[in-house]
Amino acid sequence: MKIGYPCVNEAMDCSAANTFRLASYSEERLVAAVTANLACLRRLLEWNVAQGLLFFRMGSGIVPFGSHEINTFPWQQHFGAEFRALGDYIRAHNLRVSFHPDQFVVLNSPSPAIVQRSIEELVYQGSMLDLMELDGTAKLQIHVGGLYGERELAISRFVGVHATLPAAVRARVVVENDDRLFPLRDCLDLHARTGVPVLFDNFHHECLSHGEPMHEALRLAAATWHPIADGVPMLDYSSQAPAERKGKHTTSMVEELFRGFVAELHGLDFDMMLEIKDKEASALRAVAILRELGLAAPAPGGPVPPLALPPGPGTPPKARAKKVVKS
DNA sequence: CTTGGTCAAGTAAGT
DNA sequence: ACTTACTTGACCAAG
Repeated sequence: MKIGYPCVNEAMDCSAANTFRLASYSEERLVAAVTANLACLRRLLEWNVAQGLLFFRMGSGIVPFGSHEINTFPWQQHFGAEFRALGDYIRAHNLRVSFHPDQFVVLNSPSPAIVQRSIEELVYQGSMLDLMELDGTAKLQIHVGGLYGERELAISRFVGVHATLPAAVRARVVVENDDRLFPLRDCLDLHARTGVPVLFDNFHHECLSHGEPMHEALRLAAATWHPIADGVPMLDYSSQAPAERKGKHTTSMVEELFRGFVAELHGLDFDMMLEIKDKEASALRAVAILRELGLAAPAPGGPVPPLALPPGPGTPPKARAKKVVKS
């Protein structure tokens, strides 16, 4: 089992999401941003390896406006060597990586233009994995899309569009159960009709399901992944933020809940993404717990004391102080 | 240097 | 009709 976290490392002094405004687009800005993003991504992966975090969701903004018509720069060629080097590193350390295109990717939209832009975004993100020369186990994780008041029609539109995806994209797309519209059952239906693997999200399942017990849900989702072509099933883990709106992710992993969830696995293997606000901090705690349980590979040099203390006054300042969020 | 409005893109539920 | 929530910050013009 590999443990990961999404996109951002809060302990690190660089960002892999440098961008700029569309209105200030220029090739100079683009090259500068991509150069910085790839360099940071490399450092970030090295940090992860040192910490035993072997799963990572890369951010969608590595190439700003990567699927926008304004961006005609041949970044694939210009940065080909850098992408390839990242891929070499990922394979050399047996890392698992993925992308999660954001909410604007809606394959089942009734609007052909939105579907087209969604496909272009998937092509952009998939092409980064292609440039890294990663196999089909590096995934693009999306949701089913909109409901539009007619569930069966909405699902059928997804099936239709899925069949038209470029093969390179289709080999990577996986669909995640969401917390408001399309629960596990609909995703399993989609799998039956398209072969798309189902990426199970335990917290979404707690918010929206047909009552499948957690272990049964895990078993059903895991069975949709081909062991070779798709790799170890991926899983999103989170839990409810106490005293917050239903569906809000917790700010920090609640150990008792996490241990309870792990007990539901009953030996099923997953690569687990912790969708928790404090990012790598909770992921590191998860690694420690799973090592204790013998479910994650031990540290290469044997057990080590935790390197990362909770963020506090002693934390080295980032390049720019964090803004205080007002209530 | 700090602040606050706003940022490419979609959908649905809430006021 | 407008705001907010997604998984989430960061750009950038103005003070």
